[in-house]
Amino acid sequence: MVSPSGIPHPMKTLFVLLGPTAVGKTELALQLAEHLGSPILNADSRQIYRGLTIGTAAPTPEQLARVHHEFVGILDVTEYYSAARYEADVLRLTDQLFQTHDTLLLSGGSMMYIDAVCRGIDDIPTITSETREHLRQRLQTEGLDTLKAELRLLDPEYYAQADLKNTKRIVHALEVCYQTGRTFTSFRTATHKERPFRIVKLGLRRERADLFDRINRRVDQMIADGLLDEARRMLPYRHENALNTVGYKEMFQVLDGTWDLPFATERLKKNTRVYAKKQMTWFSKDTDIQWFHPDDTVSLFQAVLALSRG
RNA sequence: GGUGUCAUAGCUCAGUUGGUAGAGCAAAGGACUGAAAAUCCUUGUGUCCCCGGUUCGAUUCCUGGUGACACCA
Repeated sequence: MVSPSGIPHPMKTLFVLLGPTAVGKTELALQLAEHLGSPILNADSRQIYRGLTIGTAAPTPEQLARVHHEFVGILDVTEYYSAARYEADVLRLTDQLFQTHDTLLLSGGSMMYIDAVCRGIDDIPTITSETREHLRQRLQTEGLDTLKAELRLLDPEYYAQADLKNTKRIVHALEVCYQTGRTFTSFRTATHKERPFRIVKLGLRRERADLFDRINRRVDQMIADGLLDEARRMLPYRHENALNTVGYKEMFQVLDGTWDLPFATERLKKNTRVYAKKQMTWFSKDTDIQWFHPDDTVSLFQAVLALSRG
């Protein structure tokens, strides 16, 4: 397969540094990027938004000055974005950067975004706001059962395998059916797209107790750094998807007066732990990943060095 | 030192009129294709503090021990 520009990059390598939240990706990514002479392509679905710096543990101004970053703080929280757009945006950028780089570094923990870049995502049309609104209202007035019955008629194949308790999935399948006049199934090819460059996945993992301890301490630091104020600034946008995020959801409860700060902090820690667990479950199925302990930089750099030579 | 109360899941506790036990929180496992830090599903065996006694049977009743707490000295 060729790149968007039509030029294949057979000798080029995209390193993907991944792992659960708080495992220690940021610092290692900086070192690796400096070593490779690459910018850091962020693969974190929430750091992409502007203004979510504390809650997403986004790179600091110092870190941003150290290495050029892409996909950090580039979107307004009101803007629509998706894994598919991320795939297209990253491929466009890598195509350009591989003109002058042999190796590039992509780093983050958003499983689906990483998979979209590494394996591709099916070519399903983006749902228009009209269709989305139409289904949203029907869900509200007619309920999930009616929509399920309709999906059963329109796309029995997907219905048979769908998670029928997951409202989002049902609604999305129907949105596709309505908007395209085709079954959702017909778009679901699960094709593994070939990329015009080599992909090397470097996974970071550490003892769970160790990771959870780091998460707990990082959350305390976020609170000390003013997460509540950051959330207060985002309060007008609380219904945007970008703010449907661990860290902000809990702070909004505090601002509503529903929870006190200590309770919200505990919930935030727990939700972050749950998120980390989800990431580990997802990554553990990916047999392409080579795993390293974040403290073992020697092994990691040796591997990268060996692989950089092709 | 004396008297009383308590001792059950990682934590806080409920319960068994004697037939080996269950909630909340914590935790664990999983799914995942345009909102993915989202959304959704599943999971409760633990010397019922220890040694004895009564009993067909004790986590439950009784003696003693240990520990915690409270009150009195």
